[in-house]
Amino acid sequence: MTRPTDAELAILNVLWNRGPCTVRQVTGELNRSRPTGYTTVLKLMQIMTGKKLVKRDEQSRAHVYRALHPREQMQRRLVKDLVRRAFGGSTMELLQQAISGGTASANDLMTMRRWISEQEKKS
Amino acid sequence: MTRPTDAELAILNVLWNRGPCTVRQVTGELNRSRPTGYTTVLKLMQIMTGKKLVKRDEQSRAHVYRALHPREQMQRRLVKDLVRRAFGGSTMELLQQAISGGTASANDLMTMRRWISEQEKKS
DNA sequence: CACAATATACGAAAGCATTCGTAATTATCA
DNA sequence: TGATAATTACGAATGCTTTCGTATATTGTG
Repeated sequence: MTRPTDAELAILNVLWNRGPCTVRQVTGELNRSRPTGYTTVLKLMQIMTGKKLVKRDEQSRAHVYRALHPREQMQRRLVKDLVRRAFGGSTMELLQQAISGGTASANDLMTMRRWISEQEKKS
Repeated sequence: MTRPTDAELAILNVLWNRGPCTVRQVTGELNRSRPTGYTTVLKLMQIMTGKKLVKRDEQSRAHVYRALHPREQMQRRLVKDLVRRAFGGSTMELLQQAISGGTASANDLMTMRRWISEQEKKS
């Protein structure tokens, strides 16, 4: 399966944040940051239905769309894809950059320690 | 500045790995994984020159191209971009997924601990 | 009922990414 | 020197993304 495009991902974010939405609701939300015409959003969501990125409920007159995959799953897919394309497939290289890159605060580093501990417990 | 496309990133990877290359060298390397015709690669690299992704040295008959930005800088840019588009701008959310996702081995987790310690020493 | 508002469907245009063919140029060497 | 090989330049086709206009259908309201 292929990555969602930028516009598609923006729409998925709305659906993940707000739950199932009509085209009008998504348009309203998108327009807070990215001005987009109503029929543009409609068309995109129709395409996304075809791609099985969203599912639509046609019960009410204004169809209600929901994201077909959970946000975390898509995030994992996108990270994996980026790791493959830009980090030679090594997730550890990405992590090293994030940790050693200097952008993490002392607090962030502590939080990461905790995550690591929790992860170690799991095995 | 805009993200490099998939094909462009594949070419950049070759240049980062092998250092400055001619079109023929890049084509040869690309063809280990992604069959691409010679003139296709040439055209892409010409476009990348226009986009200032690579710089070309026209001294020799076969022009020599090099990546204009270091790999780490581009990686940081791509991660930042993904974080913005798919993680609501929170790098920590991406990290949590990468750490808690369950793909890291016990060894990996130890290595991360070491990176964190080293990073903490720096402050 | 008739009209305005709102919805979906769909075609099409514009722009970009990717691909390749062909022409023109330059070097090699028999 | 003259044929061959290798290189660059460039146009163009194809397909995808994003955008919007318009036609058509449906709902609600005076």
